[in-house]
Amino acid sequence: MDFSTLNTNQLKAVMFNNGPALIIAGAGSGKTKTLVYRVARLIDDGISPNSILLLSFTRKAANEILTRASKLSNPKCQYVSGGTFHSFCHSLIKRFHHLINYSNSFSIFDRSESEDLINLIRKDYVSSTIDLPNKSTLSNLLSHCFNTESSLESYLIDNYPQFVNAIELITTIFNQYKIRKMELSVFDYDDLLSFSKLLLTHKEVQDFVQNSYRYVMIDEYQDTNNIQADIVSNLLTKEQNIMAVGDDCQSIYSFRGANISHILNFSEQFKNTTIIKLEQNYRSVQPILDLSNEVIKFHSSAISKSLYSDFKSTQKPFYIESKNEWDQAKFIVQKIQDLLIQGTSLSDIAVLMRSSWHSNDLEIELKKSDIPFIKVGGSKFIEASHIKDIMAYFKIISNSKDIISWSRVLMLIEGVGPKTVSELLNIIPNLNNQSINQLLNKYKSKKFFSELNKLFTFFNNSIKSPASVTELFEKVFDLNLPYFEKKYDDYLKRSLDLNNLKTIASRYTLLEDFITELTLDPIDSLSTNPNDNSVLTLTTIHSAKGLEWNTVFIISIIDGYLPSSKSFDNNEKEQEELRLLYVAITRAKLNLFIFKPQQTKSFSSSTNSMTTQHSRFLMEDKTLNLMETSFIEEDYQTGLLELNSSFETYPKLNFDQLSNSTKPSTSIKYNL
DNA sequence: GTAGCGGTGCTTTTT
DNA sequence: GCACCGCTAC
Ligand SMILES: Nc1ncnc2c1ncn2[C@@H]1O[C@H](COP(=O)(O)OP(=O)(O)OP(=O)(O)O)[C@@H](O)[C@H]1O
Repeated sequence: MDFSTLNTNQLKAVMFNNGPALIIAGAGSGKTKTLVYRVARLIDDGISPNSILLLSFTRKAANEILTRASKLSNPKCQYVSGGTFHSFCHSLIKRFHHLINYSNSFSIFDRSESEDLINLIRKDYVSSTIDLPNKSTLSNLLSHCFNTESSLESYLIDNYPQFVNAIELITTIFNQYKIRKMELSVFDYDDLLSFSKLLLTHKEVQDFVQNSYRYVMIDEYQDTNNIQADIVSNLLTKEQNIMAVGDDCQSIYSFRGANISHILNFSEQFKNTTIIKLEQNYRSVQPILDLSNEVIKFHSSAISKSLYSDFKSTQKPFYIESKNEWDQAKFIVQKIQDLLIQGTSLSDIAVLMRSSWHSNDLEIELKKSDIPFIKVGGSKFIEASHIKDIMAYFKIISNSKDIISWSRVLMLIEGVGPKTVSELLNIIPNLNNQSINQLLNKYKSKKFFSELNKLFTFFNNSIKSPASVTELFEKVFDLNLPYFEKKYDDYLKRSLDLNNLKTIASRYTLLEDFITELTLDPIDSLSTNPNDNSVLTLTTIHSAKGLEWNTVFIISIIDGYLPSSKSFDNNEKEQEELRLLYVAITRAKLNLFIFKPQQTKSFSSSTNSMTTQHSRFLMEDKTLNLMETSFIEEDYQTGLLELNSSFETYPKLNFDQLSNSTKPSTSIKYNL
């Protein structure tokens, strides 16, 4: 193997053998690269791939590390066990389900299914005297308390005082929910963690994992929560071969319990820890790092380390104000077209945002200009109503007790509403051949009988005689088609998605794998034009974690968006928003553009706009001086948008500097 | 009991 | 843009 592209400390980490190690380092310092090399090096030294466990924050990230390691040394790297905490926990439960009294045919509820089950239970407890939180708040409450290991009461008092008097009802609903999940053979995301934690208290399970995995590696350790950290510590053999990699400045998942104490107290938890620090950034040009260094100085706890790089540039990051989000969108499209003319590939460009919907206007402009893009973060492909419809059929076949999927499918039938569904759901979890006939007899006289009969016959046959996933897809598609066309006015547009789902389904031989993989690793959304191999990336900052692009546009940086208004009056949350900005800035290698529209629409439908304020993180002169500030204006002769220095709030820039960098066709020069 | 209409109210981040 | 609620007509 060739280690010449590693620096001294990276090499030290790559060559590290036994015992606990913590690699703590700033953005772009090569943490992920180090993991890639360590995997490759271990395999090269003859360690069996089965004895290495690599946990990362998405399956894609884990697979990418293994693919890169394979190319570096030995294709065997592909066989290293890699995945997310949740996917690892799923495999553990798959193997040891009997120890926790679950059958083998359990299923996993995603957030929306779990909300639906909670809602079903909630309906029994709505009263005229006490107000209950809605299903999504209930689900958030439950998950928050689980992941942060905090008490419901204190969380309610601080965040939802209006529901404090409903605490007993809420607790009852949660208990019912737990019972119902067991009856239905279902786990939600949090259950995967909690049952795994429980399983690891069994000697049998402990022996199994400890005999299986000698080396455990975890990427992005700053975003690990207490339960996950607990699971990790129970995986290790006596040698304690754990290598955790992380950056406390980039902790952005505290809303699901992640906390940096696991990094900070690592060497207390694991005696004889070797700490390796990586200092140099190999990603960004220095002016971008100057900005990120300045921004993170506002972090209240002293976690900042100063990033430096050998990549010089005279170009400061841009801070660009626009009239509104539409101008922001049009300018970005124009800028991208310029970059394309200069030979840039779309895959080297990304647009980052705090919340997924911030790119609504931009998406419209991109479509107008035929610029292909993928959207990462926000609502997922499988969350679309018409996709959930189809998946519900599959889920019933895979776990016939799944009443949430039953309910979804039954509601498709014309003439069947909540009352009929609820009647049917009482019987469905314990169906057998006899009771099916009894059940159907009851509805013989109804108009919808033939439809109901058709569905039950289909499910009965499909459960008995398994077909290939592709075959099954065809059948489900045909069965669902009349409902689909009736339910959605825009079914033509939506049928493209069904085709895509079919392609995805055809990659699987086992129905169960198809369903669980989509649940554990939800596909974000598909490219607007899947045939283009080079597409622009639109992503939430959260989903941009660990990634990098030559050119990065960060859009709609206004107070209330970043930091999100939900973080106001809460220092902890506000600090996390600051770290988000830090993560966003440090994704850029060469060009960074930060946008601030002066007006935003309050709602996408509404016509009234609101005047915006500068993000509180980008207010200080010291910060602003590290950027090139300007304003987007339209040239009435050419119709092109151009940057201008007519700023009122901010110091004007010197004119030479501006005219050089603002004309859309002028390329930016770097001294790399 | 169900379907469909219009009005209202609100949008973080993810496995 | 979308989910949720209440109302009304079948
Ligand atoms: N020693 C090195 N020499 C040259 N380039 C390097 C070196 N180490 C890392 N790089 C490059 O620096 C970039 C950032 O590396 P990497 O993604 O591994 O950083 P990271 O620490 O994981 O970043 P983040 O904290 O943002 O996830 C990559 O393009 C990588 O190839």
